[in-house]
Amino acid sequence: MNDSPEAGLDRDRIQSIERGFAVLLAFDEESPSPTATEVAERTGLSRPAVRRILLTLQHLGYVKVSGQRWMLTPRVLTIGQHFAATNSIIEVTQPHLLRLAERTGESASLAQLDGIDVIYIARVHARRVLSLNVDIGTRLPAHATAMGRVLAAFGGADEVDRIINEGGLPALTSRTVTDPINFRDILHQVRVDGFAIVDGELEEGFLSASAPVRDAKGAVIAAIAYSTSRARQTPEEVARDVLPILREIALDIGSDLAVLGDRPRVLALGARNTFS
Amino acid sequence: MNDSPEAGLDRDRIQSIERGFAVLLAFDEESPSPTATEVAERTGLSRPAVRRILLTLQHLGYVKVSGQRWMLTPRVLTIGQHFAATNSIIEVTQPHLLRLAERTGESASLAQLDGIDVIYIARVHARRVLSLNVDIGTRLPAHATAMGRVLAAFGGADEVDRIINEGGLPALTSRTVTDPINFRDILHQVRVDGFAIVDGELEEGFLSASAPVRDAKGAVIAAIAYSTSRARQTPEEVARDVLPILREIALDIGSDLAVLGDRPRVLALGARNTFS
DNA sequence: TCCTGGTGTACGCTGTGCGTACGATTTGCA
DNA sequence: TGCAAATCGTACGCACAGCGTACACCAGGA
Repeated sequence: MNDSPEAGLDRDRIQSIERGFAVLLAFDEESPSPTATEVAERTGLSRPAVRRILLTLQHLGYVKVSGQRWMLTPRVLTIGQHFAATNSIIEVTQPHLLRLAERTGESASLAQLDGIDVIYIARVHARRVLSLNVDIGTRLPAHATAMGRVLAAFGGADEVDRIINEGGLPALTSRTVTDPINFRDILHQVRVDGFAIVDGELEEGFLSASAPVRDAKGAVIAAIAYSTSRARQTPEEVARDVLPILREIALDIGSDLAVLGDRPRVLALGARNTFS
Repeated sequence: MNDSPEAGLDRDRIQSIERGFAVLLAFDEESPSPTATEVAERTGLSRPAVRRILLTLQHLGYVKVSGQRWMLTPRVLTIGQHFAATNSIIEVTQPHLLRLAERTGESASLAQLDGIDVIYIARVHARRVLSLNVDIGTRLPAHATAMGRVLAAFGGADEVDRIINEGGLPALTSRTVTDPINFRDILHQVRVDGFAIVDGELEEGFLSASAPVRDAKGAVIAAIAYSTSRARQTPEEVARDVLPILREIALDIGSDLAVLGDRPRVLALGARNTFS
């Protein structure tokens, strides 16, 4: 009965693992501490299956029970640590982001592309208060962010197609560019300019500039960004005052990466015990 | 043959899920981009099994291949987001930590206990530069940190036992308290005082003070901390100048939590699109 | 008192996921 | 240039891991 061309999708995929993550991700703001039955409903799995998975995750330390209600434990945060530990770019970039934030007095970020989103992988907040939670691990739609456009412009054509077709360029404000042709033109311009500035297309009043970070081979592996409020600066001011700094710092990061190379990893170990 | 008391360890645990996480965590600083064979060696799994697991994780978007080498993707960072999204304490605490950091000019942190470690779940860095990567998700041994002692002191007896027996109170500097009896005395004092100050027991020259955060029912659910350098302040100065502020802020957080209650969750949704 | 909605668990069948085994490919060395 | 060693991917058949059905139980509310 698996004769249909679509069926039999990959015999090389392990159902239980996919189920495990489905359960783990069933914990969200809509259901922060669900019962096993609730998890079963949300995931579409049978209750005994969910129970087995929750017990497994509990044994691994990622969830705990309190009465009938299950909760994530802080241990899930450590999974992300492995990403940081395996990407020298984060370590390398941190001081440069700090420098950027200090010279400008605004927020500085580092991000990579993930499907149709960008994900922040490092960030230094503006001292200017009330940052609020655009923090490491946060996803934002690539098409309406300066970093997303830089990463798309210098990434593969398939990634651009995915953003257009899969994502569909939804309007997030009245200013969001939603026309594919227009969008491709913009990306072309980004490729020519070597930077992107986005003004209020993600959120009204939010202004951001981004430049690509290149590895030793010249491949774009991330983007850095400067973010501010339209109330404080115009795009023209950003282009004039901030862009040179931003591009310089992007190049500096590239140089540092080239020095490090993919060479035998030096001890990044002590980092765990290094304090301010 | 499952008659032996030890054997038959839980039929309610799913092997594949445990294997999946084992593979995911096989990516670390010692092996940032391993081949499938390397992963097999590190995890003790067969190569085809590892291959299936990697393909599964790739399909989920958590790893990618480049040639023969596998790497984590930034998507693993989003797993941690679910923890933040399901714990109102983080959201509630952030502004208070900021206030603490601004009033003192040093770093402020929020942590919870995980086994024998504390895990940072929120943090505001000192503007004083070069913080360096004691960041969200970082684990530190509970027995030698102010936050760990607060959480142990106000936690269950089993947690204290675990820290002593499982962890073994290893000396991290010459000052670390390693004697169980001495350690229990200190915890007792913390319980009496309602705070902990640790001076150079985790790392030479590192000085930290911590106070418990209580929920509406009075249960200690986290700890906040103030961290500085011994070069800048003595423990006595911290006790005199900072401790009152720290305890006040811990109480403020508790009040905010009580207000929120476990009541029907209000929208925390917009947070995703809120900027500085 | 029943009813609702949660829980744990026994159990037998199925098909998932296992590892062995093999062929293809690449790399280093003679 | 050719052989050997060490990768890789993958086919395949078997075993048992994990599945869901079914049932018992328990707490709270009507």
